[in-house]
Amino acid sequence: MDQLLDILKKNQLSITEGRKKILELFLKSPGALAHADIEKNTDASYDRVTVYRTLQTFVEKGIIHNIPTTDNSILYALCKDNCEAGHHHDNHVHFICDSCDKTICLDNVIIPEVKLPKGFKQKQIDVVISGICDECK
Amino acid sequence: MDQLLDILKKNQLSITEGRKKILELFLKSPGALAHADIEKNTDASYDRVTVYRTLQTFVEKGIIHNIPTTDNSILYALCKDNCEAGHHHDNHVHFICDSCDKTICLDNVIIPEVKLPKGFKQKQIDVVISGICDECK
DNA sequence: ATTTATTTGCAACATTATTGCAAATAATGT
DNA sequence: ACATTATTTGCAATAATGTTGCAAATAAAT
Repeated sequence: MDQLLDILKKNQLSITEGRKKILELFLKSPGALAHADIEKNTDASYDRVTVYRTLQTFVEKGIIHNIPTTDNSILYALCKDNCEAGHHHDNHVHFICDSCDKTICLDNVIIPEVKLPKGFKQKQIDVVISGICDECK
Repeated sequence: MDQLLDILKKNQLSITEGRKKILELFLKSPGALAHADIEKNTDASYDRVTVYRTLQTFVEKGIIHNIPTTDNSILYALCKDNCEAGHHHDNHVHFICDSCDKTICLDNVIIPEVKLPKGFKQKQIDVVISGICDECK
């Protein structure tokens, strides 16, 4: 029924106003969100600290994952079903639009295998592509 | 002869102690450097602000580029010859070792082409792989 | 409904980044 | 080599961002 409650319950999290609201933001958002986006979109009704802790909790539970950026910010996006607590498997491409500045998870674009030199062992791979998105073209 | 001066002159930059020292760090380093690394490796002989401005200048001139990270830090690494001012073409893989925490540019590993959905136009691609490097294996 | 566990917000603090401006240094022209 | 001009640096002040402890508020359990 209510997807929000479902996700929170599945992860054994207390149902609170803040968590519901922030999770809702992620469900509604097509792309990724930064801490600042969340503060803005909640009219600062939640303390800065609460937002930090909520995001941290969500990451730990595998509800969201963070996306690499080239500036000093952290972007978060919803994980798909195949993410479990502590183990993120988001092997999809992240796209940053130079025009509208949004970050989008391209869930359908699969990252090809990369052959590493001898001695290197891969655990995680992140692919970030920037350019113009389909809405700004 | 002196690679340092050569690079600075090519980019029409004044030759200063700080720029020489910081550029030298990059030339010596096998991997990427964060702001904090630079402060540490110069014994804080340069003001924090100077380091920020030097890095910014180097990025603008295409001497270094920044590498995406999932924490809120910025990593910088030397650009190869095919980088011009404002146009970075570092189509190689960046490797972050979970053990020694170093970031290494794998210049020989070429990034395979990724097919994007309709409407998306690629300008830049960054691939960051984490795991265990060849020295820590 | 009461107790217990968890979460929130405040305050204080720590770290990281940015800006203006005067002093110091580098480049330029003679 | 020296004076002039342009650039760069460091300091100070400020802003932005992230962290921690603790009491009050809220949610969950009995």
